[in-house]
Amino acid sequence: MMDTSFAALDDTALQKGKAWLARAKVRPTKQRSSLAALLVGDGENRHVTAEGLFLAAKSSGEAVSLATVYNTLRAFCDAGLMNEITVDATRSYFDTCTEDHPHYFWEDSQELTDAPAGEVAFSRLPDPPQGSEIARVDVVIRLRRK
Amino acid sequence: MMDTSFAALDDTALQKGKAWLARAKVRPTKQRSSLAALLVGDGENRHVTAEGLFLAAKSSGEAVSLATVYNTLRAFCDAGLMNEITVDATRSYFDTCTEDHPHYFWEDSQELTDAPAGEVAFSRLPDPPQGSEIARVDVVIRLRRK
DNA sequence: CTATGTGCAAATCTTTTGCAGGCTA
DNA sequence: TAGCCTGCAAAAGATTTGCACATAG
Repeated sequence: MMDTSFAALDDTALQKGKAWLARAKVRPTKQRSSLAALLVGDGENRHVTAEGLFLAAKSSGEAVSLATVYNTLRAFCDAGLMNEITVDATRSYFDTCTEDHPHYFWEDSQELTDAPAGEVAFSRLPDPPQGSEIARVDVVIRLRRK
Repeated sequence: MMDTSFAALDDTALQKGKAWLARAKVRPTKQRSSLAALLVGDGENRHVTAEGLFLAAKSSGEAVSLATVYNTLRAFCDAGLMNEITVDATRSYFDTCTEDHPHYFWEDSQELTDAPAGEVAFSRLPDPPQGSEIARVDVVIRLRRK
C-alpha cells in the first residue's frame, strides 16, 4: 500500500532536494526540503501517496504534519514538480516524473510503478472532438498476481 | 458534472431493466428495477456517478436513498453488469458497458463519455512482469476546452 | 417463511481549510 | 519586517456500515 523505498535523508539528498525546489522557485522551508529530499534525493522517480510520504518522513525523524504533506504535494504539483495520477478512487498518487507516461498499478499491493519506457505506443488516437484538445492521455496497466 | 440524460422511466424501460437484472441473476427489487431502467432502459451506454443516478431517480419520481444507490451500483459491478472507472480521485464513475474500452474525460464539465470505438489502438504493450498478468488497460483521454 | 435488500443515521476515510504562531527572503 | 508556511483541530466530501423493518422467491 505504501512505497517504502524512499531516499535516505542525508546531506547529499538534502542538497538535491533543495536544488529541485529552487529550479521551480519553490521556497525551501525545512519541511519542504525534507520531503523533497525523500522524493528526489537519489535521483529515482517516486510514486507516493500522502500517507506514504507522511510515514516516510516520520520514520526518517522529520516530523511533518499530515496536513502539511498534503499541502506540500499540492504545491509541488502546482509548481510543475510533480503530477497527480488517478488510479484509485479512494487515494491520490503523486509522481515525481512529470512526463506523460504509462503506469503499472499492482492491484494486490496497491502499488504504482512506471511501465517500461518505450514499451507502450499508440497506433491510433482519435482526433479530439471539435472545440476541445487533448490535455493528457492516461494509460494505466492494471496487474494482477497470477 | 452529472449525466442528465437518463432513460425515461416507462414500462418498456422497466422491462429492459428487469431483463438486464435477470441476465445476471440479480434479484429485481423495486429500487434496483428503477435504477436499472434509468441505466439501460433505452439501450444506450451510460456513465454515472452515484450522486448523478441518485438525482435522476429522485427527479423521475422514484425515491431511492443515496446509500442504496451506492450499494446497488456496487452490487451491479459485483454481478458483472457494470464497471467502475477511475478518472477522478474524488468521485467514482460507473459504466454500463463492461468491455475494456477507452474514455474521454471532459475536464471542464467532469463528464465521462466513450471515446469513438476502434479509434484507439496500441501498437506495443509491454509483457506483464513475471508472476503477473494484465487485468485491464485503462485509457483515459483527458479533454480540455480549447 | 427465510434470506436478502432497504433506509436512515452514524461512522469512516481521505483531503481541505481556518487560524494563531513561526520562519524565509 | 512582511508575507508566506506550518501545525493542529475541525470541516468537508464521498462512501460504507449497523440495525430495524420490508419484501422477493
